[in-house]
Amino acid sequence: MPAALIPRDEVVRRLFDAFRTFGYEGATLARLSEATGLGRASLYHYFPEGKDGMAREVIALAREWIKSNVNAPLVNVGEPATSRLKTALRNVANGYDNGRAACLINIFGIGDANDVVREALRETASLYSHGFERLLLDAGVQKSKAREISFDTVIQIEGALVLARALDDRSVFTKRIQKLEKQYLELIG
Amino acid sequence: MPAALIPRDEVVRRLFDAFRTFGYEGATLARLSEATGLGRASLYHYFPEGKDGMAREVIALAREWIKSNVNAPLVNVGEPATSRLKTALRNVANGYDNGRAACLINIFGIGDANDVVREALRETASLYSHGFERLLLDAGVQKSKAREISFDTVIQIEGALVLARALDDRSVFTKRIQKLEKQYLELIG
DNA sequence: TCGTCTTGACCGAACGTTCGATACAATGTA
DNA sequence: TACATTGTATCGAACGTTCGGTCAAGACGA
Repeated sequence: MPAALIPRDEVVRRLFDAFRTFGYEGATLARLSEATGLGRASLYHYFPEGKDGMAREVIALAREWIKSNVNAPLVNVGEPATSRLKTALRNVANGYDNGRAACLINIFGIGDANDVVREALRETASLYSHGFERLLLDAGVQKSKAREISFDTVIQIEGALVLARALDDRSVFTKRIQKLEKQYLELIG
Repeated sequence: MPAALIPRDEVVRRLFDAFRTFGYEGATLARLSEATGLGRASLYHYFPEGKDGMAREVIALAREWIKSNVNAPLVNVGEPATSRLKTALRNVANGYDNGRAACLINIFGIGDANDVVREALRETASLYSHGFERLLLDAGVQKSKAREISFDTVIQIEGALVLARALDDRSVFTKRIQKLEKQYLELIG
């Protein structure tokens, strides 16, 4: 299994998938090894700080994903607000595999994570809502209202993911995304 | 440590707290033992089916909690709809310790639970929204709308819990409960 | 040959689970 | 009343397995 064939970014992406599927405690080294195709020891070559280091890099990947797939489209001033919103929500739906995949912001919030992870989690969650807030501000929505709605957006995304998983019904998630789009279009359309 | 002093119900309640705090994988026998004051072996006297059996009883407790603390108040036809709603939402806030405690519907939805747990989870989540749906139907809201709003309610509760934990800010949850109350009062007030 | 990468054996600790023994109150028997 | 029996609750110790993590040695491309 020549690991040089899979670039480091791809390794982190596979770790990301494993963590969001099994949770932090459930993502054992055996599973992380299987998910990446790398031996346990090889993983420690790439991530000398072990499982914790992998988790940190995975969170960093999540943050970058939000930046480029959610926030960047939302603040892309070259486009009209409505299409910016649609692009972002489409990316959100795809990013969670239409409700099949969990969100790291939820996953890593369970149990007792260390301080570094907790802080990264807080930043990432905050970042998430800021993108939507910016869009609303651009569209002329007043500050406090924009803040409230953007928080509400992330709450609905996270909540829909939880309920879709519990009910084993992905449409709970996809329908909620559609409803979010409608709500936004009423505001900024 | 004479365990006869703590009734079985109390043991299950403490297990409930441990599971929702640490997650299924994170709730090790050592932690469950510490949470209950019972030795590991003693836990197997009460729960011959082990950790899995404990999880099932804990989910059953959650279901009973929803029935008596959320659904029962919501369908209490002796009271006006508005006070029914207020009672239920107050109980919800208390039940999650104002956003400090996680929801089992989320916790047990992570990782690969067995079929029995998955089914219990689905029933419990479904039960949760049904209470709110009933209230709305009683207040004259039409069927499809009631269904949509009741789903939305559970989504908001779950999402707010996730975000409050990630941001380490309980007010995210309590404010959302207040907002839910306001939304309902506009509908049924 | 040098440095990067992989491998498989290995570590101590913790995992979920089981076991045998014990303490004790309730019940049966004389 | 006296003693044996039974059933419940608890414990410490240990089971085999897996955990996260380490190590020395070798494979392989530059």
